[in-house]
Amino acid sequence: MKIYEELERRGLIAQVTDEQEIKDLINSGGARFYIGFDPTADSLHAGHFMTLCLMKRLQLAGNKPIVVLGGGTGLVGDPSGRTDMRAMLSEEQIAHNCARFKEQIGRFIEFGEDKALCVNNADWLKGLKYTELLRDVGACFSVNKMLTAECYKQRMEKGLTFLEFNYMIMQSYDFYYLHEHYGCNMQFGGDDQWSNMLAGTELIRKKTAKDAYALTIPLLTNSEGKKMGKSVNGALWLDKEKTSPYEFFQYWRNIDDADVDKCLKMISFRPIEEIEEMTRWPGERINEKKELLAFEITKLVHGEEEAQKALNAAKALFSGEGDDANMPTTELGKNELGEGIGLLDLLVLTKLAASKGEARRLIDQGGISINGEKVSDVNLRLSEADLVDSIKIKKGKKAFHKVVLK
RNA sequence: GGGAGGGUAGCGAAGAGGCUAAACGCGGCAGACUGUAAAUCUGCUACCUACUGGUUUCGGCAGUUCGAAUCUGCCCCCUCCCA
Repeated sequence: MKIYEELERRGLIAQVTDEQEIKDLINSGGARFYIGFDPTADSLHAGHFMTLCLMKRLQLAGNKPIVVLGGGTGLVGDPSGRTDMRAMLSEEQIAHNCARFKEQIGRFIEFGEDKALCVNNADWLKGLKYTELLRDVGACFSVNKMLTAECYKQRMEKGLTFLEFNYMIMQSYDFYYLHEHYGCNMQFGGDDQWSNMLAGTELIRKKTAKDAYALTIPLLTNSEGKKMGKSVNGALWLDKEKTSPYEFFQYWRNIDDADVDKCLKMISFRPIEEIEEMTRWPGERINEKKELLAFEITKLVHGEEEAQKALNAAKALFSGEGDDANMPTTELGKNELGEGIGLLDLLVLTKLAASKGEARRLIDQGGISINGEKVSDVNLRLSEADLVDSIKIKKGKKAFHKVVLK
């Protein structure tokens, strides 16, 4: 099966500029394509991971990827899909984020001669001269047309600054620049980038009379149409300091039944035939599938060892047996323990509760158990003797924390 | 620059001098039921606390008042209309 067909079967194609041309190009390994990553945070998140997977698939099919770090576009800020203006990041912050991105991407995509290329658009965007750019590129854009683009429409009501309005021009210029300097003939990206990408192909056509192509992948949404990859605390980060492998694993382990097959197809590298076979599994095997999904994705992001640990930890916790080695742990020193510690304070200390008020509520409502026994006494105090053997606190059904004596 | 309307908890949105730590919806947390899912039902959802009470909140600052999210003044920010 050719790569284009595989992408189609996996549900990875949202919009394309010219289906036949693109098909021929990527099936023959002739695409020199770019995907941009704007450094809005100090770690990539699950959404980026989708596009990285796409990059990998295309690379495996013989196409040449160019990773573009948005050191320049990050200075402007993409208004797409947002109802408010992005916080402006300092140049230092952006440079720092770019470095982190590069490191994270490098673990997944191999850079080097003949392999993937990594460039930073700050290198060409920051030196641009205003009037030159206006005459050279600005003249190719119709404001009327830009205003009808989906990415600006939402912002026409709430307000759009001139800074952000220029984002499309920056991104288009990137594509044009890469086309001229690196022979880049294609751009991939999330579906929210469609108007920006189209603008790029048009700029190239106007400036060079040549064709370049664009293909978007669907945003990963759940069965309710909401974006996936967002947890309560914000994004699902790829940095294990920001989202632990266990949390990451649990996110996928707990997705809605209706979303499992889609995620397997879109994100995992399991052969499509195997996944299609799994869609025919009877309903009672759904948990098996979720576990597989969670393991696969965690393995891709954090490596097999971490994935195995996360899987073991989850199994141990939810089947009630064995291994608690990977449970989040708090060490208590004897001196901080003193005359014993109140459970309320301990819950706050372990971050299982945000405040003592919340801790009290959890206990009142029966959400806390210690070593498997439900606690009902709000004023419970734990002494050194209680903690000689480490204790396991469970909050609700899914949150566990171990407390040991130092 | 002129005019109009706004800024209330994580978000949306009521409230227009005391009864308001602030309705309601969403989101979040917990309980019941389950399959670590969904749906449903129940409770909770500023902070501290000896659980009795206390403290700080309604863009900012300064006032009026026994009492202010609510009234006054100045300032900041946003949206719309006109230039």
